[in-house]
Amino acid sequence: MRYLKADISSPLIFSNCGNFTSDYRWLHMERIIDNYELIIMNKGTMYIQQDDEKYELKEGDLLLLEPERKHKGYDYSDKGTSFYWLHFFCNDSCKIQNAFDARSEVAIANSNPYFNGLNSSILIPTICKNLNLDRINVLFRQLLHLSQSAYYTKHSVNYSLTALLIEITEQVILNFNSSVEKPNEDDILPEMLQWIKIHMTQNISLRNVSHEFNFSKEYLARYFKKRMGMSMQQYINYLRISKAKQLLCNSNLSTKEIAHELGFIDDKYFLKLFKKHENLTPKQFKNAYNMTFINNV
DNA sequence: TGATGTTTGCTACAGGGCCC
DNA sequence: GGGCCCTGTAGCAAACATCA
Repeated sequence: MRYLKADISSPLIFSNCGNFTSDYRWLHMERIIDNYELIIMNKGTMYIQQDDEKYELKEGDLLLLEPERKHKGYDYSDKGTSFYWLHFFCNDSCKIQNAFDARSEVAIANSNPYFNGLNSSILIPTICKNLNLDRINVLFRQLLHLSQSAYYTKHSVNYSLTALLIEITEQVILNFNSSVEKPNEDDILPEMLQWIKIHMTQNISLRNVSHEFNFSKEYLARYFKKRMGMSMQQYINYLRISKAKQLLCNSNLSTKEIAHELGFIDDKYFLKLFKKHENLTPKQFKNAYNMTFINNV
């Protein structure tokens, strides 16, 4: 894997972006462009190659295509395949860096007590698997909205683009750090978090989880809070609200339908919870960034 | 006027403190 | 590691507001 290192003392330059959803079996066109293209998969599988390198992209995957290199689809994607695409220009300071150099620079910066986040560079991987799409979805939605708005200053899209790339950089650096930690084989927490994620739409509670993992509910509540810094209920709600934001951004489902999709028996309670977390009602959240550029590459 | 969204108040249960 | 008990809040119901 390689990384695009870019200086963001001033924002990068936005070209255009969109949210593509194929209405039929689809093949990416063959072309060479003069700017970077970032692809973030939402649904389905895309088969694309850059020069001779072939990539099979699935939900949560990111691919950065470089300028002046030939890219084309090498197989058809199914109907309904969906992804965000974004074209941008870099300033002269941008360069492609290998993984060792990128990791070394991050490690040196993190070990410096005087560093304190004062870095003007971002690192975008050329290929990245399993991104956390929660925040990326929201930031991309804002960028889509700004790109279709007649704002007084067009710099708004450049800053919004740069904010999105900073979020991707943060997730990449977090993966650097977590991959260094050696997992404890007796640690039940990862399995528990996975179980909660799978069953979060089934109205689960502390009682269900304690029964599933053979703990008393009192012990499990303390264990979970100690390890995660939040109660299990707070964690479940965080997952549900994150999923709700995705559905509000990427579907035409009503508040009621989204509530039921997430396992809320009462859609009124979902609304109350959403407002508590976001300081906005679901409708206000959806309407805040509703102007998007759909199905166009 | 019906569908959808929002607010408010009540009840059951989760979680923390304390103890064994 | 687990039980008991109290407090805060998640979950639910009803009423009200808004919109097409």
